[in-house]
Amino acid sequence: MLRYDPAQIEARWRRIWDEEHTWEVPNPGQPGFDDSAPKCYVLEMLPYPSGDPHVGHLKNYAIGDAIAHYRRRNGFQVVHPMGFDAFGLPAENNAIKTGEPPRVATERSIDAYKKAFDRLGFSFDWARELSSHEPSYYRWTQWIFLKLFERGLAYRDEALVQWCPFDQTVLANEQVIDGRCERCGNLVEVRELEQWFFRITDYADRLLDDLDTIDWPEHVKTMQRNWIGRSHGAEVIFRCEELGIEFPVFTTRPDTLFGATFFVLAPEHHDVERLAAGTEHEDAVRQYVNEAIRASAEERGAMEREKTGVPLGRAVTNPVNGEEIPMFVADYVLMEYGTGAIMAVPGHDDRDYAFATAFDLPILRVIEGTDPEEAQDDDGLPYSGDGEMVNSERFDGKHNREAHDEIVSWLESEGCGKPAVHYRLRDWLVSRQRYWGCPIPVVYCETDGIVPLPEDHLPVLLPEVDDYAPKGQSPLAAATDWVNTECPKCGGPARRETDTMDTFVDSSWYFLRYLDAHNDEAAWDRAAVDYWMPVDQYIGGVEHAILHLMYARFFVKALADMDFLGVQEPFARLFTQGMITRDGAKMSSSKGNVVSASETVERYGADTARAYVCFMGPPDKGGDWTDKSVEGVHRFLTRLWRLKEEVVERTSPGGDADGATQGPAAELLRKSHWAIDKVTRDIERDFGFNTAIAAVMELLNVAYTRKDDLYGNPAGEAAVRFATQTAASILFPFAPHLSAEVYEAITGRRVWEDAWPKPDPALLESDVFTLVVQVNGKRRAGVEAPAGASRDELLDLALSDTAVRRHIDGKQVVKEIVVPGKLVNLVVK
RNA sequence: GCGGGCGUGCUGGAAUCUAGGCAUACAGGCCAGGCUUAGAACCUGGUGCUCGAAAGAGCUUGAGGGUUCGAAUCCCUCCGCCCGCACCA
Repeated sequence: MLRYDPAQIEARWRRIWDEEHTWEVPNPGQPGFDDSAPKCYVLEMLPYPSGDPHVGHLKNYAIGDAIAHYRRRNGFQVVHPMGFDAFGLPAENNAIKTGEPPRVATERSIDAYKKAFDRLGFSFDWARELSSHEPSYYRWTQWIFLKLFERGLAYRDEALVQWCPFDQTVLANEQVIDGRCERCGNLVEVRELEQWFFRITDYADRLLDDLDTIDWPEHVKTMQRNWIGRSHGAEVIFRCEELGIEFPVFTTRPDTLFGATFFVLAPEHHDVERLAAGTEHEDAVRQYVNEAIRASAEERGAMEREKTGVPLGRAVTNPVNGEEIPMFVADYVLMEYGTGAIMAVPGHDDRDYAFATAFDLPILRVIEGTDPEEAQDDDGLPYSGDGEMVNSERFDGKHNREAHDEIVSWLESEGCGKPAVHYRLRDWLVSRQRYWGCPIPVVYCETDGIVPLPEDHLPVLLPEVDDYAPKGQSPLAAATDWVNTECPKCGGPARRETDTMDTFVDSSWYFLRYLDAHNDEAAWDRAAVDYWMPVDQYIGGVEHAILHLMYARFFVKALADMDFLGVQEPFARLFTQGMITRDGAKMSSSKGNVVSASETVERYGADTARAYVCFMGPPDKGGDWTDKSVEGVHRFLTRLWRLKEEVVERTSPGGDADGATQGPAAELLRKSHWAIDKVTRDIERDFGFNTAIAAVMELLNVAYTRKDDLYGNPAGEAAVRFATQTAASILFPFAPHLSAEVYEAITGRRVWEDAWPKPDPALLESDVFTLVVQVNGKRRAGVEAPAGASRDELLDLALSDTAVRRHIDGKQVVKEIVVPGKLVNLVVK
């Protein structure tokens, strides 16, 4: 008997798949295209190649590959491409340290990744491979930029932006976590700079509403909803009569307008200086504003912090009652949200209440609270619930919800307010003062200003430079030959844009390029995209819940509006896999607890590594990597191999097991069909890969304990052969090499060319079952009963069991519950 | 603080929490036995807790209560852990 040698088996099947281009799939109109088969686009998130992939990466692709294989064998035409997110900071930071060009380091990493993927035997269609750093790709990234620019969705603007002093670049809001740079963890600073933006806010409503049309995990949708942060309310104008300035504010609670007792501006508000000028508070205000602006977002963000602020010495008029209320500047009001100014209603807002208490300002109740839980002081204020309005003149006595709209209409008729919707979402800042990214295809001309390059000038190639160190502007600025160019409009001298694009731009459309990866004439052919899109199953980590997943949705909607494609959403169904930990901690090289995918494959083979990550637990949950458990899965695969060896040696094909209705042959046959059914349902139902693999283990266990009784008679041998073949067939999505080997040894056929097996319904049902008999809800016996038994028959069976008798004798049966096919419960007194 | 998720043997996890009906499938670990000069590997069996020689009995799904003939599953209260958002007006 030959030993299970994964390295040798896996190499053999890899070579076959590679030489025969087994996983390549044609587009509509190409030779071999099958227009009768339904399509399925399976995609894992584009990897950023860096170092050696670890088992966390492996899990992502193992899940995707299982789905791809499963769909193929269910008659789908599956496209399952792979490529690389090749631009980005790590390669550039490495270049700064070592002087090695980012391209060289990146391409080395890509090779390492491809080798690792190859060794794992994933069924990728490599004919569609792409890398975002190649001109053949980023040419079209630039083309999309131009299209967005034409449509007014890309624009340049001066804005307060987040600046990372370590990486020397601006960041998108999405890349700032708790006031720190997502990449390097340094505190970010706020700077006012001119930058490129994408107008994603134009799509806020659609990005929010269309979440209802896609099958994504609810928590990911919730995160996007929170991020977009739509709130309905009103814009109300407060006027400073003294200076003749109007201050619009946004509020979600116009029903509390009568309770406004003061007014607050953010320190960054442009009118603060003007307002304080000439008052006794001028110096104090200037000092406060300077400090507030210097303080980091993190320091300002802490909610427990005491409220601070300074009076401005001015007042505004409350439009609902003409009352003059004092103005303050305070850092609890954020410039980024709403209008940077608020009406403060301390009676019904926690934050305003805290400020009013600290500054001894009047607190007025305008809604009668009914919920005592809400009370924070003796007055029951602040109260944020609903109730009857008071101290609100003609609205007194109304319910605040009703008054809400009436007040807004009244404000509108008076010209001092209107309904308004505000969003937390900001436009996407896409320019980066870095080298290793996609050049922005724009020049600055002295006469024509900002000039987008014509499409036939693309690609704008990223020039070679010698020095990658950031100096506050992109290293590209040093490439003077490249920077100095001529204006495509007037032919005069012009300078190229030296910023590059955020790498999230690259990954916002790659799933479209896969569908027509070698097209030199266009970013993609519309027919190919119409056929394959949307992605039917997207698989990735939850860490991209906001950034990548929202940007890609925005791109698809914008491109659809320009009629370049016909779908509104890129990813119809999303699966987020859980993180693999080691010793309970996230894997990181600094902790030294990284489990390398290649080393695991080296040791146990690709099939063991792949099957284990699917078996560890529900794939959407995290799990801790344990070497012992890997060995358990390896043992299981070894058993399958040995069974195959034995079956080939000791049985002959051609027997028929279907005749067997009793005994071990029938039992094994039933178990085989049970396993087919179980694995099929588990894969269909929410990625139940762990229980699917467990079912194949059960089948193998039964085959092992029964096999010696089955050798030597045709029905028995046929049953063992069928069980072994079935185990291989349904294990194929998780351990493709071994499955192909075993399946071929028994059937002579290639497992991926055979359809996914279907269970025989007749064999799924047994003619007997174990009737559970309970007395007062406690299980007292299990009795063998015929499958079709009637209520009375079941009752008779239950009542005649000795164990049951023991519990009911001498007592009165007051109720009998019979669930046919399952159980009998006798209630006794 | 708000929103979401979770809590089951020694461990990872099963049991269509989405349809209430045998709690602990499968795997790891541990124990015993077989094979072996010995070990590794492999094979077989056992393994929730308590009492008991056994038959058996009682208890058990974070804690407590409720609904029900019957609850891991549904409802309420509480405890603990994880994730997201967090001065968003």
